[in-house]
Amino acid sequence: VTHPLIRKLESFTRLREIEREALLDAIGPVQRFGARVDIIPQAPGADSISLIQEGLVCRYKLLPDGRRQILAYFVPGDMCDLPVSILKQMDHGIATLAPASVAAIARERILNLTETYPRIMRALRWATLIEEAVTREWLVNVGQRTAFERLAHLICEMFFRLRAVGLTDGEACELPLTQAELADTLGLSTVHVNRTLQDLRGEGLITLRGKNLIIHDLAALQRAAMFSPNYLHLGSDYDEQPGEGPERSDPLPSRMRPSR
Amino acid sequence: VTHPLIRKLESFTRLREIEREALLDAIGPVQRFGARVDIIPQAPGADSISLIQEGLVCRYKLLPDGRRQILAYFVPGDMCDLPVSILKQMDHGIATLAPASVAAIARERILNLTETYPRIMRALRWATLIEEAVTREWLVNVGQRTAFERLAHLICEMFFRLRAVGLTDGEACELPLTQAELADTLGLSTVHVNRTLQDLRGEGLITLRGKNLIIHDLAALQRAAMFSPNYLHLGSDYDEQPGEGPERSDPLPSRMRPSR
DNA sequence: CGCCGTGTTGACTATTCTCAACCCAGGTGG
DNA sequence: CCACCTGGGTTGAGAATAGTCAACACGGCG
Repeated sequence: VTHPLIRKLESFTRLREIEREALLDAIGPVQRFGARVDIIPQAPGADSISLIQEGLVCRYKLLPDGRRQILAYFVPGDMCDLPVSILKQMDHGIATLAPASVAAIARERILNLTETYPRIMRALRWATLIEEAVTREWLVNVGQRTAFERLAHLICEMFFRLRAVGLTDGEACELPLTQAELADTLGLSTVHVNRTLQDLRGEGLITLRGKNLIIHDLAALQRAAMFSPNYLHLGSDYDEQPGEGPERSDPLPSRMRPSR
Repeated sequence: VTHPLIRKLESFTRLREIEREALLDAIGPVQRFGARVDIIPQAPGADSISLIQEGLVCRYKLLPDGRRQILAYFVPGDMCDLPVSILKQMDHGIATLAPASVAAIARERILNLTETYPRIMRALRWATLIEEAVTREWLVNVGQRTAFERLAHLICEMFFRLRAVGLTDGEACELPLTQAELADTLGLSTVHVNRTLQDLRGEGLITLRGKNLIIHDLAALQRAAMFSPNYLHLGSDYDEQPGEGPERSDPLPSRMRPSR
């Protein structure tokens, strides 16, 4: 059982043993949090960043009237840097969704690491590029896709990300999210999420009971979501070919089709 | 008339004369593009980044079935780095909206600059943090806000950004976007953008004819959008106080109010 | 045992989308 | 110089997607 961070980084750059050791060695003290708590105040300060080791954490933003948008999920192996927070008041929050344990890594250690091991530098740079790509994809998701597609897409993404760090079991994984949380990440109401989830189940694509997600037909789910794992840049895709995204060859009942 | 890049960077860090010169000196050859053309193929390769000097450029993503989401606008002074494009196939495109002239800056020059002038390094880091903050804000926009609020918010943002680089004239500026383009950035249909624009006009908040935007009541517009320029980190806000976002004190007809 | 957080449902409403037509201004070519 | 064409912008009518409100079910936990 390798550390999720290593697993993640190795999904795009192979690391040497020394590098792996150096990385693990840099990992500092661990803190545990319950579900649904803000970790900003308690998080290590400006001089270190947080590495999620277990659980599920999110970045979110609140509007003055209470609406909430979840901006990103952090799964084990992800690091959430809080650089903005230091420079001035934070313009968003970081909170756990499921109970989580997060380790601090001193910024200084990182600097050292990246200096001495250029491969680690590259890997970390990649990781942040991917994080940005994910945010962009979310924007596409809420901006362009129907409720059905959005949910399907999010589920695909989480499945692939979790699989990349070894947190899946066949076509199943844990997804410890309430429907209200899904709603806030997809820009939908909870009621609509509920009904859309039923549609997904109705199509025989997934089962989602409590925190347990089972994907019955990954290919179909990807098609329904027009999901192409491309942007996650997983799987040793160093010199990948142009490669098509999945073609939408019309596998779904018309009511779930695009619109605009 | 200082260069927009300098203006932008100086809106958060004061620079010394030498630093300004060094920056300007690093700016390479300029390329001009017409409206609505992709600049990816022609853009300078991996070894340099693009600095927008004039015009309006965007980052966008296409779905296989033709839907398009605009992910970011680049105004003069913004740099669009295309780091992902090199690593592998680009997962999005960069195109002009209005005719634009963009300069190349060699990556190497940047490295030198940041090494010798730490203040430039900080300024550039800030710039990218802000770019990310803007993306997050867009996600909030499409995820949580009504059509009316979205448009108002986007208009506020563009106005502030353009003002930061000296491209406004009082409460007016150029916003060379078609309604279809607005639609693709806000996740709305063009028809709805049209109607919402009429509402904005109807409220006496703005005038938008062709490329010319006039804001008649900036404060009211900000309130309507729940816009707080905070996230843009403009205005020498080095040690700004906590400061509230604008309170929504109910200035608008009920049909434009929140929802979920 | 009762409470609370989640999930589920129904009935109704509202926001937003689609389609299709029409208008207008600017630019082109005859 | 004018007719035409085209790309935006605007409208109307009808439909669909998504939201609200309110009630209820269910399971775990104090």
